Amino acid sequence: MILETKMKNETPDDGADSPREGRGTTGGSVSGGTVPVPIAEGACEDLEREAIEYFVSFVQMFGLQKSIGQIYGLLFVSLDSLAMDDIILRLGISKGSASQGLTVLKGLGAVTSHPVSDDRREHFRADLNVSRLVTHFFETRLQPRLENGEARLKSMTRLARLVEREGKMGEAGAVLHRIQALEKWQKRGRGIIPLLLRWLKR
Amino acid sequence: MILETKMKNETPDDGADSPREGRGTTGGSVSGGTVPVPIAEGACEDLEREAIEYFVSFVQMFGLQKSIGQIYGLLFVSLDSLAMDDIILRLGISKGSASQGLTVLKGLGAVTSHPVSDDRREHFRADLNVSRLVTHFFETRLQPRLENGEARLKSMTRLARLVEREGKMGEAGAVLHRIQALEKWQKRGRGIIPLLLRWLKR
DNA sequence: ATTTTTGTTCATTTTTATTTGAACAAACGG
DNA sequence: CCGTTTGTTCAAATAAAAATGAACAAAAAT
Repeated sequence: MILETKMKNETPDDGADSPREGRGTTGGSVSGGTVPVPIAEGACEDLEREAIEYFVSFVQMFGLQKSIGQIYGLLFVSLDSLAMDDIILRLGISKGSASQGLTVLKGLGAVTSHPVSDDRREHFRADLNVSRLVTHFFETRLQPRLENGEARLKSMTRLARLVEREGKMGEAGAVLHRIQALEKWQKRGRGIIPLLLRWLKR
Repeated sequence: MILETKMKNETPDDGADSPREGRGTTGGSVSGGTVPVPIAEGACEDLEREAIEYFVSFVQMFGLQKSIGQIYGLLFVSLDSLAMDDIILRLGISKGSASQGLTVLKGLGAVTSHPVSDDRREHFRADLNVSRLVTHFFETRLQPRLENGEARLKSMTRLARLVEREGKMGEAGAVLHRIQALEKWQKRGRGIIPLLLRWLKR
């Protein structure tokens, strides 16, 4: 039985946490040897770590969870495709997170799956076009809210007219006016989204 | 002493929660009378509720908390300025949330403070220019992350070159290439922010 | 047909973010 | 000066979001 020092989610206190690796093994896919790589080994790991942190920060900007950024970051700097096991091992995340994260990323088209000969497992590779992550943000976070807002504004206008007609409130017209100003902003907001999306696509 | 039914944060299960008001009193500022308003009283309350929900959804889109949306929404439909007490009462939020929320909103310039004769308390009014909330999002959420990302990309480039030189990894040049692609995106991202900000300001 | 490998699901746990309210400070009024 | 009103702060409570891992299903391999 192994003296396992289970590590949970780490990041006990430092800002951004480091990807994990059992310790000795350099990762399942590239070189499986036991050779203790002499120098610049650190640079390679550092690069991986930085890329992961970069994407964690990036995806969080758009409301995706950390684990998704980690996975995408790892795949982004991995020249060869990785299996879920590799990802779990290298990042030290759970099977659940890996599975769910990959599902999302596949759904976004940010990650693609490839067959690898002599290996039954699904292998993943990052689609280098980062814009998919951003597009997803626009489509799932902004658009729906803006649409919902539009509906609500209609309702508010109706109510304001009602209140105005009733003569309640000193100057109900003023409220109506405010709501109309809001509509202007709403329209502006909706107008800019397709613009941004187009801009993202080249 | 009042039979107070303290209500915590409500929203026990329904989607968006309703603003609060003791029950009988129609709110301190408009008409303080005890007249049981006959009709369309509901419309007025509905309008307030909808406006609050609208802004809660709106600010959450930009990573601000619900209470801030509630406060701004309430002020947005209130023709007369409100004191913190009024806000606490109408929304059913705590003193702490109200104070902190107002501080943030004042900081954004989304809410302004006015003296009211015969009342020592600070009175607030919404600045109707909604763009402040959005601008804040860009400046506090996007900009810093993009800047941080830029720094990190520099570091990654350096590391990639190091790895490349060491000859570790089959084609380290490929990684370098990826990072450069990333830099292109990063530049694009940074380029669009000032554009958006300008667009917001008319 | 049975075991093993691979991957998904989801109830529970952990972590993070937000809210609360009591303690405190500052300004006011007498 | 003192009691009161008004507003802020921050440790603790609560709520919300994300990660975990064991149970499960599906597809090979034996």
